Amino acid sequence: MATTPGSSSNQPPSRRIAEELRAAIESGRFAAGEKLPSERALAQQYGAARNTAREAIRILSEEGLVTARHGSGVFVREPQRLFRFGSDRYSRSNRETGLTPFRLEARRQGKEARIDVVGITRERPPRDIAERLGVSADEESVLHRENHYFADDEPVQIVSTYLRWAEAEGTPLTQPRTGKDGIYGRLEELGHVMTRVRDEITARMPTPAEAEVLGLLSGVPVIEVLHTSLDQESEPFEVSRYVHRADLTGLLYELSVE
Amino acid sequence: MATTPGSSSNQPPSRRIAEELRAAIESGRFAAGEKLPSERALAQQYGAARNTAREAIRILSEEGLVTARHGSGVFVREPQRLFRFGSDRYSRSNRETGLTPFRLEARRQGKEARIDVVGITRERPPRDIAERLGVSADEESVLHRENHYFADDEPVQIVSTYLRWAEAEGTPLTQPRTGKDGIYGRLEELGHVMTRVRDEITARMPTPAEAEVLGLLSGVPVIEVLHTSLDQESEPFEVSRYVHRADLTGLLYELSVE
DNA sequence: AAGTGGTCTAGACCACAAG
DNA sequence: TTGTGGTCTAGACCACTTA
Repeated sequence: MATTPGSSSNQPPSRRIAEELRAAIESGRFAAGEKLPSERALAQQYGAARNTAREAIRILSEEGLVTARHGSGVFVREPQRLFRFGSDRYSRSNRETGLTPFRLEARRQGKEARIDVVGITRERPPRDIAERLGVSADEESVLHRENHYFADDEPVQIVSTYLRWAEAEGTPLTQPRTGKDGIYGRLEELGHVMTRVRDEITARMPTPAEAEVLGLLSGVPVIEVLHTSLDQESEPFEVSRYVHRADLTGLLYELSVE
Repeated sequence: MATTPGSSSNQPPSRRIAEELRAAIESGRFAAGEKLPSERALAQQYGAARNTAREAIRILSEEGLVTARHGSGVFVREPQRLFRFGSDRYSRSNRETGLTPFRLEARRQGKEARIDVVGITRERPPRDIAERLGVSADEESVLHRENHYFADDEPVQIVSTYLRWAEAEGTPLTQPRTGKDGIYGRLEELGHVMTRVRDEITARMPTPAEAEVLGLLSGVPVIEVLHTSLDQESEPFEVSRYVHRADLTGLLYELSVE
């Protein structure tokens, strides 16, 4: 019989400690929210140096299983309620509730939504945006609106919306308050009726800047959605980059199959 | 003027080193694939202990920026070509090419697809699966097929498909080779025409088991898709859990807006 | 054989939290 | 004030890669 390489024997002490703690967490011996033994206690318990116990904790923290709070201890991470964004979030009927999808979802969870406008500037677009919006990446061809979304003051997502500068210039689109039905209302007045959308989805670890804005603990990735709105002539007229906290976000797509 | 807390001053040495290396990588002074100075060299260069330089490397590795290769060095990670899975992957026209979406995409990249059937068993379904498939979570109510997908022998995704045992029993669905048009072909013979699908998308760090199967380096999350197929009577007849390597996967959804 | 990362030790001091 | 995690030091030995 072959020895299982992933099993507890023959592993460095730090991994063995991590493995035992993981098993204890998954079996519920340490419940969600509960405090683990301190690094010093673990070290003594296993007859290892503190750094070795600490390395075990680091492994679990990278997996998103536990989270360390400076000064108080290491705790089993609690599963969070997801913000669910359905593919109907782009529909007109949804827009006509007068609430954005984010506000709707926050209300559903009994939380208070807040949206901070952190910047409205004319810019040279990033390459991926320029391609999808059909503008030059070498000129200041876009209006960039950046918003941060909060639920009960907890940051949830970062949204960067890009519009053609030539269209947005001089309109309420350059203002913090865009009026009834938001930017899509204004864009419709400019002749763009949203008829199709494309969402391109990836996931990755956050940049340090994103981690700070979103208050991300280690072991929490982000979901990045590159969203393109197409009008009645299949022309792209708006591109947005959504950066979602993965521990708080579920995306839902419902499709008819041909 | 307030001091910027995130800036280079007033930070612990390990973070300062990480920050300088990050800047060097992002500016291109260290190109993709290039080797960074060794931990010992960095330590000497910054007048720190080796562990301090090592901690800096760990920070960058957790961000997915660099990857350490035992015995050879630390390298700037190279951006990978994404496997793109469009929402048309469920369409009949696509199925009738005789190639699965994965094989199609692999071919598009000039890679050889391989699909390993790692298990076909009767099981008690996980809670989330049971809910969606409309079966009991307390009995062995499902057939579970688990496949691993490779491109040029590199693991790309893990797929667990769940079908009602009552329907699958005694059919080719319990066999490794399911015949023409795969499981959907057989399910159609059982009276289930796929008319709608729901994809629920989240991202998270991999479990140790997933990390091993997928060969994941640190700092690479997974995208989890919980897929439900609905038939002409809006009854769910198949549920699958896709676990994708996030560094190799882009999902694409195209929708009409009513 | 030489150089690299992986792991460990046994201390130390600091920053933060809570009683 | 006490206990916690955060960071650092200056070593050491091992495992792996490359020449």
